[in-house]
Amino acid sequence: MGRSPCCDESSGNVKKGPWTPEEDEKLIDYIKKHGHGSWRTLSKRAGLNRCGKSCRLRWANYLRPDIKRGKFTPDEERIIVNLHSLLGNKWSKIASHLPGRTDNEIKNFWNTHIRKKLLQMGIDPDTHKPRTDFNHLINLTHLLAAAMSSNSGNPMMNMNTPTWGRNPNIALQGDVTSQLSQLHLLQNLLQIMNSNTFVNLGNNPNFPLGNPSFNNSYLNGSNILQTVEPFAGLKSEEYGSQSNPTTGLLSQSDYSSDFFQHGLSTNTQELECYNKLSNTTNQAEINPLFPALVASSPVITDGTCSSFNQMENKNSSCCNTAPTSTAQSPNNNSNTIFDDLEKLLQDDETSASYWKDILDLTSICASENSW
DNA sequence: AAGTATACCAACCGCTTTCTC
DNA sequence: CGAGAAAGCGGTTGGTATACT
Repeated sequence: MGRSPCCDESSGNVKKGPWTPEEDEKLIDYIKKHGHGSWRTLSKRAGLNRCGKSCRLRWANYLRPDIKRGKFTPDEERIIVNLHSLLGNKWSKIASHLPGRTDNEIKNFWNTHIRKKLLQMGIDPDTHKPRTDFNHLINLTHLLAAAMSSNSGNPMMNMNTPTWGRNPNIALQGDVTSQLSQLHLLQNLLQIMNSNTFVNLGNNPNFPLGNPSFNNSYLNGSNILQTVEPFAGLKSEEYGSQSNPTTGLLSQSDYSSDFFQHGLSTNTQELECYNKLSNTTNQAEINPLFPALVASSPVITDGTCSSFNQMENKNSSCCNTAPTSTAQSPNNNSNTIFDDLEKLLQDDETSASYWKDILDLTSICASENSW
């Protein structure tokens, strides 16, 4: 069916653009005295040359006395993400669970803040699943490349020299093609590490994804909808059959403020990653999520998972079991990658130690970039 | 200090849904 | 029941503030 415009704009009298304080005052005064009633007639009665729609929006999004202004609290952020995972872009429904917040405000906040943070963390903000592309790793690979080329104090390597370093024992040796292929291998490793970040973060009590519901959802590669509990007060028709209606509030740890406060990757963080490589001898102490890589099969003694343990136990939901001899990873192609890596490490004992350093660095960076 | 890039958010646009007659 | 009006909603735009070079 056809529709007439909500306002007669043909006359050219309808004002657009930002509202002036005088207009705000007129609108507030009128609504205080008479209520808004019909928005279309309100604008004329209030002496405003505005479209009724514009008046409604101005009132609803800005002038309403119960509007809560100011920055979103970590709790509000958590609620928004939780509800978005359940409801999608139903901003008005989300807003109905956040007293004083408007759908427009929440929508803007999502698009300008939360969305970016989730993307930086490797989470698809639309699906709430881990991202399948690895573009977000580009900073990490750049960091590595920079470390390789500029770390003159480290005998590890130097891309500016034909032999990739002053130390003839370095891992990256040979012709340019070989070097590139080794770098490529390293990049592949980074990708795998990143994808395993979600698995390993489950062991970190400070990381909200460590919550069993969240963790399991990523472990299983399933949509978060299937595991995140419904927010209290959410109507059953809003969360549908995918959630457990018998459970109550989400715990604060589901989406802790840390999750967001540390979500952004910055150059400063990357620099710190690099510094840690220089200063740290025992990376496992600093970052239990990514114990130092060793070429031989890792031994599990404390029940915690390491990246590589899990890569070797693709289907293992618990890490208390010894790794199997068949190397597998979440990525089908990683078997080859780890075979390559092992071969590389076996080439030279000394070069292996430098590769370990690099891998430690990438582990730290991967985890730090994920906070 | 000036120019440019980026972030933020109020407001608009157009489609859908609900209400009224 | 159907048509038209009104309200609701979500995507997008554009102006302004801030950061960066």
